[in-house]
Amino acid sequence: MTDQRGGRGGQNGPMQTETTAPVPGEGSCAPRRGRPRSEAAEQAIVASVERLMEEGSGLTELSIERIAAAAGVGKATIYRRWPNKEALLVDVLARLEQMPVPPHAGATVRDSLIAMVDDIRRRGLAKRSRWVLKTALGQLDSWPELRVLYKEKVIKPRRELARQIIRRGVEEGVLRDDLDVDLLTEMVVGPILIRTVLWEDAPLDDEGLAERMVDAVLTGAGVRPSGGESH
Amino acid sequence: MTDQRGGRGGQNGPMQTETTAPVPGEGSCAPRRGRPRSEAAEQAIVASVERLMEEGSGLTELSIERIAAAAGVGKATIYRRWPNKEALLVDVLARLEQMPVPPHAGATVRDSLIAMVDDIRRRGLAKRSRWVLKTALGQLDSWPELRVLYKEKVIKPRRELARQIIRRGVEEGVLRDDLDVDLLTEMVVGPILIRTVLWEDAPLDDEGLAERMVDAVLTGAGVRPSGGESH
DNA sequence: AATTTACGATACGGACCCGTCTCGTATCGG
DNA sequence: CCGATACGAGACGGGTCCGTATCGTAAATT
Repeated sequence: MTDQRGGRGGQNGPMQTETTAPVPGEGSCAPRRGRPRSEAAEQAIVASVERLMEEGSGLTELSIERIAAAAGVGKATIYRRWPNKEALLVDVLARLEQMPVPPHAGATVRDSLIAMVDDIRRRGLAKRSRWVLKTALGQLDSWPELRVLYKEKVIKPRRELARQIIRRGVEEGVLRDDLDVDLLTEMVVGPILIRTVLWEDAPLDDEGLAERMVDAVLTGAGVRPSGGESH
Repeated sequence: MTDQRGGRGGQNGPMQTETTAPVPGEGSCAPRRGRPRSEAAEQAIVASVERLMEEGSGLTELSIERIAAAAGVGKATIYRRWPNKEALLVDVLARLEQMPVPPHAGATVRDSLIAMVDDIRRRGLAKRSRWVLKTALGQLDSWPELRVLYKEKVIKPRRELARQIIRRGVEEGVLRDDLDVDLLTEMVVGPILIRTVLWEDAPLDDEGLAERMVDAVLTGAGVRPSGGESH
């Protein structure tokens, strides 16, 4: 059991590399002697992975051999930079989904919520993000390292951001204080995520969607005793 | 391109079988001559697939070879019933997720909504359903037949049920009529699905969760001008 | 009993893959 | 110029898998 992928997992091989990119602090240490690594090759590799993702390849289709071919690169050139397939994908995912966590943006809590929902909507329009999210949910389940990384790098900070905004809303008296913060978060984030992840045919290119969703959640789905306006 | 799985896709081979199960109308046609198919073997195969799913195997780990071994069955016994791996998994999924669409259940619209949300919650507790949902979202993307089947057999009827309930709610004046039916559906279903699919560590064993969620969505996340109760 | 079909096991060819290694060539420092 | 390292291409051994075929055996019909 725990057979997983077939990947060995250990740092064997040469691999004194640091991958050039992910450890920025290594910088000037040793301007090594021979021919330098080709920056172009590295970018071609990463770009090919991203392109293959966009084209809908499953996790299995993302083989080193395919990636190398797509990038016009020898397999050795990949293995010189990453110890194995897992590391490559983890790296690509990390830089793909690295949090540019949208700044709180809104002055109002409502504006912040709208900004957050709209960020999710816009991400849903990007095929790569969709791929990552859906694959992360599915196949990645049997791939602990990648799953943990994804949760740590993408889900958790976003969830934390959401909670902060919502906590602020509760403190300011804009959001109900008789509900769990988690429940409130789910109420706000749930609708757009459903549309993003689950119902692929649902339209996402509606600019005003986020605003309508947030307002609807704030106001409630039920009929209100007397009329109400939100802004 | 469109290489996909490696599966050939065509109905080659013997395959006069009808799989015994999925085409129920074939019944008594020919009480064939030799030794009859072992019902036990068939059940063992299906059970093994389900068990492997529950244990978290990815789509790739669900190989015919593994399934046969897990079921204590020869590969030929599988191929005598299903033409290929795809057909087997489609079949298992179909009978696993076949709609026992929970009857409308509630007299009130609110009760119906709660029943629906609670059904999702309970399904989220079943590992198999979780596997199917998450795998369907992820890896199944590059597997058209299975994806279509899943959408047709699971997602669509549930979505339709939700819309019916919600439409009834709008007609009865319980739900706002100034919102899209789809938006209302997402508001109701989104929160529980988020918790089911996305945040795996979130607890689902709270019996009153569905009720609280529905009420929260009905009442709204925002603070109401005057106090309000729903029931 | 003879025939027919299913059974579990397992061998097979073909395909893909991983990660290493070897080519011949290019590009760097010294 | 020379040693060192990188490059693309691809061979290689070892592995898993698919779907078929072949064992000897078991359970039905005729």
